[in-house]
Amino acid sequence: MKKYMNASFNIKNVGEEVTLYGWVQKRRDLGGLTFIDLRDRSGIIQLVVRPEDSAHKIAVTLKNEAVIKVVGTISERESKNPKLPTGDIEVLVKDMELINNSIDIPFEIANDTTALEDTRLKYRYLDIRRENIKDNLILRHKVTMIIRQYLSELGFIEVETPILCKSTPEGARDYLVPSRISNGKFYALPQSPQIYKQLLMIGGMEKYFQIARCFRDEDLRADRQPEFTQIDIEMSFIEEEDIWNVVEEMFKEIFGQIKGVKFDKFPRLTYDECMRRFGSDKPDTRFDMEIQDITDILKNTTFEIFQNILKSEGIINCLVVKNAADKYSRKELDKLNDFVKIYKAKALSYLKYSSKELSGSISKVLSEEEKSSLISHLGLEENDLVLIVADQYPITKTSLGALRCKLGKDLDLIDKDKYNFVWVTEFPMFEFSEEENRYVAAHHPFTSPRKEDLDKLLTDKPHCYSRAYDLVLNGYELLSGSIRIHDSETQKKVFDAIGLTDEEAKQKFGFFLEAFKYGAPPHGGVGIGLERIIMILAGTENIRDVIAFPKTASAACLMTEAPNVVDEKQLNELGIKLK
RNA sequence: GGUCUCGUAGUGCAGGGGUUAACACGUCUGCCUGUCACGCAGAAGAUCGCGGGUUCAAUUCCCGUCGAGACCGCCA
Repeated sequence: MKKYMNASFNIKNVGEEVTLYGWVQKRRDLGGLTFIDLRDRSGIIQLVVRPEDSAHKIAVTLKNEAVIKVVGTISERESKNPKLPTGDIEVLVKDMELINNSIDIPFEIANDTTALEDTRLKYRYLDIRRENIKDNLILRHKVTMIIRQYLSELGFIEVETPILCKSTPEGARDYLVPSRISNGKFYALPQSPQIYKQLLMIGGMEKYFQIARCFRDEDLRADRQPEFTQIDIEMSFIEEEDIWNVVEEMFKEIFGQIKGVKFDKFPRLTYDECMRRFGSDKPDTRFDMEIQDITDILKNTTFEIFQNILKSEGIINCLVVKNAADKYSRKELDKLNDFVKIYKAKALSYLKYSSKELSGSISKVLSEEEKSSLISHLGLEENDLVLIVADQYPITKTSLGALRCKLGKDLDLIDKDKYNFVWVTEFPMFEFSEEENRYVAAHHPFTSPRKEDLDKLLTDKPHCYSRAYDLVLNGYELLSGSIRIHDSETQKKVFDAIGLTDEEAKQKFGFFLEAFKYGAPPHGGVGIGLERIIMILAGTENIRDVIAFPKTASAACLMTEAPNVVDEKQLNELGIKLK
């Protein structure tokens, strides 16, 4: 067995005889003297082979990434390399064994490899040899260890829940697994252990957690994979403050141990306030530039386009970009105009403030009074740029919210060393689905409405708020959670509100509703996106960088070529016929 | 479902309707005893993703397709 980590040696070990294993990172053959960088998980140590050594014959034949065993003596280097942690020492090789040579590698095993991601994904096992992917996996391990320890110490019990589940009709598309034994029937892979963890509460576990794999058959994004890991937590006999406290302390522990950062109590914002100020339910609060409402100032505008928008109950909002008017040419502003159109905004108007004058696209249609009131209301200063969207509330907010984030990045307004946590609370209970032409649960249908909104469940859905909450960090939604419904009466009402008939509810969730009749404790919890935490800690915006074997944007594995066709025989057993 | 970008030696890129497809890294051969981005000299390596069209001529232009990426919708 391999005894030592190669990079664990230092100048104090000089004189020791060691046996090392590892991969040949690089061979430098000077004709007589041959140097080899020997790499293992811990790092690199330099080997020296002299021409008179018996090992020299083998050394000169080694290819990059060959696996070797060496016996030698740690010695102080003649010329040291301060760039390497082991740069003061090297191993004088006495004996070398070639365990397994390598063929030519498709890309260099180095952090600054030139290979693009699809090449790296095809040879992911080589990619994992690179320091940054390897380090991300180690970081992930450390974080899950901190979480396991923290929660265990608080009395949480880790319980595994099934992967083969019943399909739930609400929410994301399920991955389906055909049943061979019950022909024509299907399991679904869990989108989250939601129902099971609530059943565990009814089962009296009181405090549960699981590092749970979840599956969602939806389109991917830079921060979204079809299978991902959720730190799933649920507690009984609690209110919001209890679960927030547990989770908040857990994040302080993680970021304290990994980054050495200390935190005050995490700030809290309601969903409505978030949307109003940041145009997003996952605000990046590392920079200001909040959305400002100028509807009132322009309510008597003579500008016909704005008039029409106001008539149809639209709003006029803007961002003030400090000291940036001269940075945005007409061409640049056109690009921003195209950008907000992605979010369905009709147009982006702009004003530039310079020498106490407003100029720009809509300056001609504004009265002097409107101009001066804009200047004072927005607190404009020399060279400020005002970017304006007039549209319906959701479009105005989301487009300016997205623009705000883009400008934050483009103008380098974001302090990368900041970790800004924000609790977002009081989410709406329902949202209207155009596609299905009905109200659907904004969170999930087991989320409890606010006590004061119980009577709005059926009568005033748009103004019914839930006991759901998110924790946001630097613009990423880290977790979602809620206080759940624990009585079948309320649960029935919610099903009713989202248009689920008694019949359907019974067929889909009968077992669940039944369980609530046997003394269900009040309970709530969270599901935390593990990959997002690791992404932020690792400083990457690509979720694939923190997953050992990730899928591509089309949910395929370039290495194994999954998904793939299967034998006719397998399909026959499952009673499946392809079109 | 939609919008956009990309596809050229092993890797990453340049190029461009017409002669031998440029460069860097890697690979191979030779030389080299203190390198660590080793150095020096030389060599090999490409049906320019695939299919069709336009053209005297396509790797280049057009259409389709496949693959990769980003975003919108979607993701309770």
